[in-house]
Amino acid sequence: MGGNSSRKRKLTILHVAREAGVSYQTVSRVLNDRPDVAPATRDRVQAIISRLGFQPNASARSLASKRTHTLGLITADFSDYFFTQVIVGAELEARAHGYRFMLGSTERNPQDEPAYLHLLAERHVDGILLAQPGAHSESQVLHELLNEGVPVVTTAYYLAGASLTVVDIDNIDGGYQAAKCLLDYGHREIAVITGPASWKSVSDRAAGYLRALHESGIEPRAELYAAGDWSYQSGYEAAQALLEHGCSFTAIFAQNDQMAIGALRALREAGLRVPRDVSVVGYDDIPAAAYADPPLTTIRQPMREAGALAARLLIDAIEGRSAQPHDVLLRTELAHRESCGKARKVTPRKQ
Amino acid sequence: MGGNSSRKRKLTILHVAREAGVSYQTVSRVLNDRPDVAPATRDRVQAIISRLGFQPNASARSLASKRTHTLGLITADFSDYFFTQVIVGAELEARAHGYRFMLGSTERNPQDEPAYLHLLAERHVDGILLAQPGAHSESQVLHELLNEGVPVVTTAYYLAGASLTVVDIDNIDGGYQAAKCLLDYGHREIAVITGPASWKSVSDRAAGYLRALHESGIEPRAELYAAGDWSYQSGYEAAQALLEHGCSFTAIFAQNDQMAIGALRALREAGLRVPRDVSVVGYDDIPAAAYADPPLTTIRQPMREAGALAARLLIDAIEGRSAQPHDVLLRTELAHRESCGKARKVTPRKQ
DNA sequence: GTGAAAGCGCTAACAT
DNA sequence: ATGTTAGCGCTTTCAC
Repeated sequence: MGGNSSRKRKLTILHVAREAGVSYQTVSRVLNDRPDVAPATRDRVQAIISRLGFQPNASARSLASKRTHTLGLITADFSDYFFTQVIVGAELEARAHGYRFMLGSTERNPQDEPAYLHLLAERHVDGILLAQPGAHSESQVLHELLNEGVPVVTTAYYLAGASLTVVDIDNIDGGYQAAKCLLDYGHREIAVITGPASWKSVSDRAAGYLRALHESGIEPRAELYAAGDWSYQSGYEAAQALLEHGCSFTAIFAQNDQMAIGALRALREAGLRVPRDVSVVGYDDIPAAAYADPPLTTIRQPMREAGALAARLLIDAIEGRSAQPHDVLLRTELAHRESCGKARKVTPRKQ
Repeated sequence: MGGNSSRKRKLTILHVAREAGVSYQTVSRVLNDRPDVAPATRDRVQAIISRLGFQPNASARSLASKRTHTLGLITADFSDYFFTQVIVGAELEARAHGYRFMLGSTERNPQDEPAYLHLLAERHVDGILLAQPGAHSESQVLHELLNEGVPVVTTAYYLAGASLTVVDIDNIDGGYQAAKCLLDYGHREIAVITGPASWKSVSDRAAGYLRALHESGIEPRAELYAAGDWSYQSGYEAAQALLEHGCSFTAIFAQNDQMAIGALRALREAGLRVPRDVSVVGYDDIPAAAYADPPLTTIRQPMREAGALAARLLIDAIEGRSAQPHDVLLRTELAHRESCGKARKVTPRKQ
């Protein structure tokens, strides 16, 4: 930047127009990449714009065009690794298309009028990306939005009875891969620590697990199920419950890494060695997974890709491409580390 | 035209005004809480507004008032726990004051014209919250912004030669607490795994550590320093380097939890037990800390509070209160868990 | 205390 | 291909 970097001037398209010797409407056309401008004119205006460092006023554009080039990002949980990665991916993609994100966190006042309603009602955003951990009571509001034709894309968030565009991970296959890995090591008694029952990913991962068992001719056992809430603590407690229950198992499939790491601690405290006594597979491949004790074998999800795709589909919908709501499924892959090993004959137990 | 769905709310202040039997300017006054409206009129208009569910158009307001009630959030790393927590706190606080956040991530194109310049130049935001991990080359741009009087508040981000409003954690005291904890257990040879040298928090935490050593009459030793980059991996490698170097130590103070957990793994692989052979203290109290092996003693930082405070100070500056840039320091506290124990006589070593 | 008039900076029909 | 004429919905003077 030369001497034009100070931003004090209040340039408008009129200044640009005068400088270029055209009317200001022509500048507007150039700004909006309209086809009906002579190449020479376009170049000249373009040159003036960059020489002056002119930036069109976003509010004025929105007011006149009813488009904000802003996307609403609704998420309740920035602490969740999955969602932060999704957001990073989405932000990158959106920026590449000239869109920005506006935060509309719903944390703390679930009973309050949902944030996305406000974002829309104030005509602040052109569409909404829902990166929500689970279905809430506000689903009715969502239904209304959809009925009004408001572009909404979600990641891993399904709504009963609604045809949303959802970008998701193939959790059935992911669950299958997790179980398969364990089965290949000879495990036949594989416990599962699930997430909250209302999540689709929970039932999907369980379904994949069941399919793998079925393929190996193993009958699922209800007592090998323990429910968690995704937190470290819940994985810890679930594993303890599994151990105290006295059921026999030689492996655990935890539906996310946090719970897997919590389970690892419970196993450790019970005097069991991983993977010698019990093998463990997680899900997510969070950064901590590789530094767990032992390093955790887990299912890696393409989170950033999911975010990027969601952003693109949202923008497509806003801009009138791709009318149909539809689901996209992304594949997972196994990250093989040291928490899995050969099954032993005898079932380890706490007492 | 995809979004041509007739949205029922096409209300403007004119509708409200007619309904209330006043001119639309009066409605505007009510909307903006102006004093020069008769209480009765105000109540009547207010009632109509809520009955109609009227929402003023944000773009029109911004265009006319030059205020957006939007804050720019600049961060390069959503994966960083500290910053995500700061953001959550800031978002909550901002919303309570009627402000929203717009994302202006700088990830990926550091050489590109910084995101915050755009946010400002397009008059998208009223002020900027910088939640940046460290000083970048764009500091020159920041200087310009400050010179122009643009409200900017940062968290834990200092800029040489600039008088910024910074909300930070008292890392000197935090480092002191970490070292003191170890010293109280009788440790005299305490290694340090630092973050990147350019970070102020790194030197602050080290300064606190040194002060604690000094109080105990211990001479610091250069060979007990190892540098990391905050990642698990770097903590792992730093601990390995420390061990291979052959210097004697009975404790490690890692300047964040990720590196502490990485170090834990290195220690484990070297056949050392924590805390029997080596004690470890981390910093941050990330969720994984309590589930490390062993559960990690660490320094807890009030991250959300820092975010909330930063947002408030930013809004104060925007609204003309509190002119002076100044620093705020928040206190840390020790989260005592199991990775620290009594120092042993003999120094453990790898070989 | 309230209303009238005048834009904010831009896009969007219409013209030509 | 370019200029003309209207607004977008609101905040602000400024009257009264």
